[in-house]
Amino acid sequence: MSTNDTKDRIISAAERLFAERGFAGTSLRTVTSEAGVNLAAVHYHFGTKDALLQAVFERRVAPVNKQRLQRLDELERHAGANGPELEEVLEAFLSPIMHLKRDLEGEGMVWSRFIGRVYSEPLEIVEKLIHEKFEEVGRRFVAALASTLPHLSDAEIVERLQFTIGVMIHTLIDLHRIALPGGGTQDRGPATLPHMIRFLAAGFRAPSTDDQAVAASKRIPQVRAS
Amino acid sequence: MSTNDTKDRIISAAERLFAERGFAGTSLRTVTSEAGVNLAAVHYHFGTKDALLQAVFERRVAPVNKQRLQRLDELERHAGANGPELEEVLEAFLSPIMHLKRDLEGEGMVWSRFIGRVYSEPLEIVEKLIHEKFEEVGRRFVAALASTLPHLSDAEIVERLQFTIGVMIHTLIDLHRIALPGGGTQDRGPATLPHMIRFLAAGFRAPSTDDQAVAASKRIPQVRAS
DNA sequence: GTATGATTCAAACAGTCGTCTGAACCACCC
DNA sequence: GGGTGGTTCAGACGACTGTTTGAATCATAC
Repeated sequence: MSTNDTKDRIISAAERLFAERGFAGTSLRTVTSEAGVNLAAVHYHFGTKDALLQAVFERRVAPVNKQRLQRLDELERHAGANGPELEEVLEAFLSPIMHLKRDLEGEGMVWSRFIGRVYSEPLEIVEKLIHEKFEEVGRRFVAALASTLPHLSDAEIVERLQFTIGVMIHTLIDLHRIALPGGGTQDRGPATLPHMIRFLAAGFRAPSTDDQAVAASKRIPQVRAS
Repeated sequence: MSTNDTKDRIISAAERLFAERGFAGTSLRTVTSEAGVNLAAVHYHFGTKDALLQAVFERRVAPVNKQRLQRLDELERHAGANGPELEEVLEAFLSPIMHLKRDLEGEGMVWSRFIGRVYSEPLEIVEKLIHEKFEEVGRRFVAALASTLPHLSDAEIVERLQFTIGVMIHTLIDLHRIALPGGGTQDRGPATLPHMIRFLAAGFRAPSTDDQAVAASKRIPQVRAS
């Protein structure tokens, strides 16, 4: 079927170009010429540019979120009385999207940049898409984290999960723009995920900042290096 | 002097609009009509749209970085034998940019979104600007963090500082797009900075992930909640 | 074969984009 | 006064934008 061929080629080209130049910075003519199809094919198959973005978005985000929930389900099934470990929950959340990067080999690197880029894009459609696609995932993981981290209030869990998303997005975009000595050039590749998890898990385990909770469990000693 | 008046009004309008709609999504005609000046004034004062972005960028980034370095200088002057605390270093890095948000009252919120947004924008100028404006800051803070965290290799310091920047950018953009229960609506405001610092400091103190270092100091016990 | 519906095509639509021009305006100095 | 240099102005430049059109082409079913 040549239909899906054209459709897929448009989506792939759009994914690649949106990742490189952003949504507003990419014209449909660039997309169609890169895909080797006619300009009008976009409007025949998708209707509008916004709908194309949505199609690009949904092609990969659905599998990622499905995998996240599957992993979490598995964790909760096989966990002991205390529930799953914090590191396991973080791994369930991060690894589906981080692994996509490697699994697709080339295409995946493009997509991870696309999602990171698009996430920062000031568009209503993006707002809507993210809201509806991540609602269940957000709810489930906040609950899982909350049961792993009873010393934190729900508001704190949410806040720290936002920090986690910040780290994730920034790692996905993978620009490492600030000139750090030795930074930006090397690609730590598959090791990045365990590094993220270790960093984030320690952050989640930090004492509560809620005034009440702080007053209650005055000063849990922190691990000091050296 | 009406010159600086026009120039400043253009910069302010551009800052506000870039923050809301991104660079590619904002036209010069929108900027000039919002600023109440003639379209050609942009090219008279700045030359090109790119140069305008640069001017917007530099107006605030220079003071922020200067403040960062001043704070770090002070810390290192008054520190004991062990050097400044990790939390103090993080505070020196984050608070100038996070406080701008409150200090400018309205304008500041706009700028913080601008910087967050622009940072994610796929433009060569942005690449160049960030590279040259943050080089010294990056170098100094990596060094300061390294002396505070002797258990980490330089590569790990850089990586974790990248995580920190991810948290910072995401907090600055302040969209909290993923639908989390109770997330996105409330504004924790001035409390956000201490929360970030606590989270990030714990992350930095997490054991090394370097294979050698891990082998050497096998398993530093982690603080467990509950 | 012809008819039918889906798909592709070149061409044009009305706007908007960043940029540039040349005249008008201004405050200031001689 | 006239002149000078910085600044603002309306208007236009060609190029590019997302979108639409109507005819041409294709595969399939009868």
